[in-house]
Amino acid sequence: MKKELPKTYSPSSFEGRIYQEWCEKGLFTPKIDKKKPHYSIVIPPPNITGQLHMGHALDNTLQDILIRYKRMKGFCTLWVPGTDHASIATEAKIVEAMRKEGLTKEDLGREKFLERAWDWRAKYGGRIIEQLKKLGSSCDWTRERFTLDEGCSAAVRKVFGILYDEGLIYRGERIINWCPHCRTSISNAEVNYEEQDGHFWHIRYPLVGGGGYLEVATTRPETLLGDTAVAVNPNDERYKHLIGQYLSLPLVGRRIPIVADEHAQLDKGTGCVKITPAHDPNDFEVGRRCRLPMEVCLTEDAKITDNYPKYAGMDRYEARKAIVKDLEAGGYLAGIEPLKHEVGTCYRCGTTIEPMVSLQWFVRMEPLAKPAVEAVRDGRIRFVPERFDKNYFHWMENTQDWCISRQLWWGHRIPAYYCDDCGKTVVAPDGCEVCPACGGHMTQDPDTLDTWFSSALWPFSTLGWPEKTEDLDYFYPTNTLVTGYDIITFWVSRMIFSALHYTDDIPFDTVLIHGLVRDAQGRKMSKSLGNGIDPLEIIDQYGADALRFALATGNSPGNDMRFSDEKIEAARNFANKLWNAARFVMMNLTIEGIETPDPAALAPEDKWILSQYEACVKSVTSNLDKYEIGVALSAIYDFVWDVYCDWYIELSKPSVAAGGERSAVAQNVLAYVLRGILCLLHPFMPFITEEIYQGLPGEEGNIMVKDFPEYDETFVFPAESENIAKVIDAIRAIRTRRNEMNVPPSRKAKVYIETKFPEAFRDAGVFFERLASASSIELVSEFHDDTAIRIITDAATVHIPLADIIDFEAERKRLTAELQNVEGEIARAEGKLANESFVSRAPEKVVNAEREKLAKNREKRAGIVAALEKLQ
RNA sequence: GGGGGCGUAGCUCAGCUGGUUAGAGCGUCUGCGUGACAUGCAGAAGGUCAUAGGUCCGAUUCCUACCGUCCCCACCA
Repeated sequence: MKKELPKTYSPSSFEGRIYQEWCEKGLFTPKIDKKKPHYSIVIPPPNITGQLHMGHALDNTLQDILIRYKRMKGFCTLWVPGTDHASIATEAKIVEAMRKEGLTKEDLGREKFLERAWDWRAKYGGRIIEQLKKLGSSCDWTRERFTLDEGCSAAVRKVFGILYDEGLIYRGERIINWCPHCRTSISNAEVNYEEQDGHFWHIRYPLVGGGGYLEVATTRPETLLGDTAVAVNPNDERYKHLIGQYLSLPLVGRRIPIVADEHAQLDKGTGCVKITPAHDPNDFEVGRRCRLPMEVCLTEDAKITDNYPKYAGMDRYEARKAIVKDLEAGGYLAGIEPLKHEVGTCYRCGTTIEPMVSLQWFVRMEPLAKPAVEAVRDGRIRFVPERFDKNYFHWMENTQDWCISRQLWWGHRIPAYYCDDCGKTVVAPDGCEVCPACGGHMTQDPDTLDTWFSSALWPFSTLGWPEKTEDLDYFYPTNTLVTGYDIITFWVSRMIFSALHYTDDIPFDTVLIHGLVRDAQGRKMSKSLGNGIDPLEIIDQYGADALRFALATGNSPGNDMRFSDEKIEAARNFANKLWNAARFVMMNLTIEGIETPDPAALAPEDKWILSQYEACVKSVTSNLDKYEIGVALSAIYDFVWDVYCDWYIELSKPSVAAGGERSAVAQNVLAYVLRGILCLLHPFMPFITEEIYQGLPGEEGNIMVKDFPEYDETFVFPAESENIAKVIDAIRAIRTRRNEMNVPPSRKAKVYIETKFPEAFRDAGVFFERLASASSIELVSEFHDDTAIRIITDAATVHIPLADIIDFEAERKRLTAELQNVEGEIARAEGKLANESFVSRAPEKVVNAEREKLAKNREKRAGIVAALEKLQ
């Protein structure tokens, strides 16, 4: 049965249908076979607030390529999909939506708020999944998970309990990063430092009892209200005698001591540092060491507290102005210095964070980090490209305790309970209502956990942990984690230490890192710039395959890439090329099915294309195994376009037209190689390959579950390949010459070939006629028409009598230039070979190659010289 | 302050562990409505591989320095 392809490639006409077919046949769901090796990936769960953006498109394209490749390679493959509840981001969106209705969280109350949140998730959580499907993602949707679903929640509570019992989770008052906009603490990893223009205010603090003042400097003068000391270095001769004395805090009048602490450095500024233990991490430490009181002067929304009536209720920046003004009026201000400095901002909302002392839950990182570093160091987990392990090590080795509690409602509620009566703390994954100590009523901690706390468990919680499930047993550890470099610290590192600690195993063996997708000018795509490109629009316009191609090609792991119209058009053009090649092949097929070619029946060009095809298989496979996805894809691209289409299809046309046995053999080779191409390309461009495949005669089922081609040396024919290469070389040379001379293709000419390799050219006449505008071809041992043009290739001298249009002067010039070129090459090679140390030290292979090249060029030179003589 | 990426054709980028006359896409120029494809075909032009040293028989590739550029990390008052 023959199937005609429509004339133009129109992806929208079949992509949806094919995806549906895969789903209906359940092809994404693995049939667990313990005899087979597994290959599994867990998706980086997109936020439920999200829309598919180019970053997702890239990330998921790469994952799908790997999954499809391994599936065809015979692995039992599982790609686990899911979404992330994204506590802070989602909550912010919901609060924002409520604000428009004039509602606040508090108006609603926790329960009603959470109802809204789940509604939100129902409404938007599925959207991005649908978008992933459009991309062609072959995820097992029957295993779709959500970071806040029952299984993940159970895992989270279990982990919290384990860590608590081990003393690796603790609750304490520490300085944390507070986001006044999100009204929650955030972890160190969630703080972005941005350079901002600021000022250095120099302030004089008078000594109590007169006798002068100490000068301190600050970038945040409003924190003066919370000062409880000024520190000097214990070895500072200038101030040693003042230690223990008191200063009067300007504007406030509080007596604050002068304390000695190493934190104050001799050579910085005046050597005196104001100490605000409640609002600065360093000062907090100083405060602990020197037993200073803590004075909170800012509220949760970064306003001055009621303790300072003059400034109470003022926003921190407003207060800053007022305080500076008052300091100046009071004669305390010693100077203002402009300053560029790095200011911490919230990675979600961009608000400047405020360090604040607060009672929070923390994970003790040091004991967890050690094995996590080890796993990468000893190679159990590998980053691709490798350089990202430096990033990882640096972060892991310097990490501070992880603040995991959030003052949010949308998330995993902390399974800690406090007794209303005796204050006892109980951590209970299964809940706790009665105090085990006094029988009092227990109240659960109102806070929730950092989103990343649940994401950290994703590779095993999605497979059923802590239950001992079949999936966990078979698919875990997973194999490749694909993600962007921007998320290594947030997520990758936390999955690694979590997995090692709870599952006693690595979460995955390879981390494939990709870069950012930037716009055509190289700028980050962002909402504020409005330069984002919507992958869905691209899919509508060009097809998912073209999008995938554009994202997978032309870049290497870990590097950013640019997305442009040119790129997507090039991708679409390639799809169109393949489409039309397939259309041509299929409209000429009279055979009933595709067979493995019989070497005995093959023509040289058949052997040539099969050899080229095998080389392509080898390259694609080895590059995919190295995660060089872009290189693998361009190997296919080059083979399809430059080798299969430009040459083999053309070379095969005479045979196909000839009919009979030769035609059948050529048709079979055409179809055989086409099928191979489709298989090689399927992981990258699943839709078009499936669509074409299903039109091939005698083929049944779906290409996505066929075997990936294996390199097979029995189809490598070096001798015939060499011969066809010689023919191609000569055809190209003729075309070039004719082009240079502006001979129109319609002007046919006789071609005489003088060659030492007659076997290569003997049956090639028809190729020259069709592809080099030859009217006929004749092999000659000598040629005497001095008015013919001469074209010298490595293997032959081609004579074409075109006397009437030859410009002898131009011809001489060209040949002379060519001679010069060849002589340069000869001189270079001779020089190299004359170099004793090159001959003795370079590998024999290299030396021999040089010798061969020299011989070839000498022969070529002889040909050119002969041609030049004829022109005299 | 520490760490890293990048600098190769007009533009965007490949070039694996050093070894042909350094490649591709786009763009430019020339020709072509050729029976799969003008989303195409056939050709051409275009690069002192940022700069300077070093190692080596040999460096775009390795090392050092330097310039430019981008990013990550860091509590500097």
